Amino acid sequence: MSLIFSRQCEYAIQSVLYLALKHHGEMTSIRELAQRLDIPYHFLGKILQSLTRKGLLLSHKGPAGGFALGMPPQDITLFHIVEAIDGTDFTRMCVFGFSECNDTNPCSVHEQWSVLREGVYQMLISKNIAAMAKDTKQPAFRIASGMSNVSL
Amino acid sequence: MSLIFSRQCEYAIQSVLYLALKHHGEMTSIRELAQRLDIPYHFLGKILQSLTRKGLLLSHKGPAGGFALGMPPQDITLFHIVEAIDGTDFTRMCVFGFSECNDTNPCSVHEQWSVLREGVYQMLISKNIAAMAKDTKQPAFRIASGMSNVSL
DNA sequence: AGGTATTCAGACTTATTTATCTGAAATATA
DNA sequence: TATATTTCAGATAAATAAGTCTGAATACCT
Repeated sequence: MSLIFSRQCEYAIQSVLYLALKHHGEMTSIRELAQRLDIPYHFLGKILQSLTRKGLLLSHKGPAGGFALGMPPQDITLFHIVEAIDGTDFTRMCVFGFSECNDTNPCSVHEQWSVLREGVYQMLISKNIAAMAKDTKQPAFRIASGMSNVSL
Repeated sequence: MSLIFSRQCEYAIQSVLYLALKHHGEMTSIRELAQRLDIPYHFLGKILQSLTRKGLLLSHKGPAGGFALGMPPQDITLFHIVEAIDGTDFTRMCVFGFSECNDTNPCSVHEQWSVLREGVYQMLISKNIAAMAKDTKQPAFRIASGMSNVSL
């Protein structure tokens, strides 16, 4: 296998985006998120707990409880979510795992990879959840069955 | 965690590069590769077997046996190795795991990611092992303790 | 032929990630 | 207060990736 982000991280991003599509202050249950996004219920619970502990979400127990964004959606970037779940090792490590590889002692693809990695970093840091939510509401961005008609 | 290629794949790339630094036709044992590149012996054995089955390497048993490149180093690209070990799913899948995401039904970062992914693809396909070996022999590219004085 | 060095093959173990289960704590509502 | 609904916490299980072990097969060398 070879992918950029862990499955947990994918689930986290999808969930935060889903919450951003809700009206401000509205609480959403794990059950709803798990059903609409097709994510295992209890696994998602754990992930949302992590995000809550890091302040990205806030939670409320009891009937009518659930989760909501913990900060203004403009302030939540993809990078925040990735950082919270997967960490930021990918911004430092050599693509091919050469432990000695660094700027002064580069592997053969170090420079090329640095450029690409910077591109990924910029993508993560420049995309905030508010902008993504706005995109997602456009007809051209009707991704993810669970997303298509959230609070519209 | 979040990384691009599996550890197997990293080991494979390091090994093929090591072999490319040897004189043409010279056989290298698993033992030597494992020691110099700091890779678990038996695990590396499996990986080299895979590469051999795919034709990227050739092997020879018995004393003075070992592994060598199975094709001219100019013809072996990083993409070949990644393809052989990790597969090529990363060229197709959505970064954030949206199953419905594609060109006509894009997620919010689909276009940006496509550009970055294409960059990765180009890097993999344009870098052949001969060129990397040449780089690695330059003083500016003295990476990987095991690589530094291979057949020089 | 016999001894030795190597890859090959398959079973096995360990570590990590993903997923599930159970019950406790909190809270809204009747 | 009782009940229902939710998150929270920790243990457990299943799946996958990484790593290990043993012995057979092959080939070189004396």
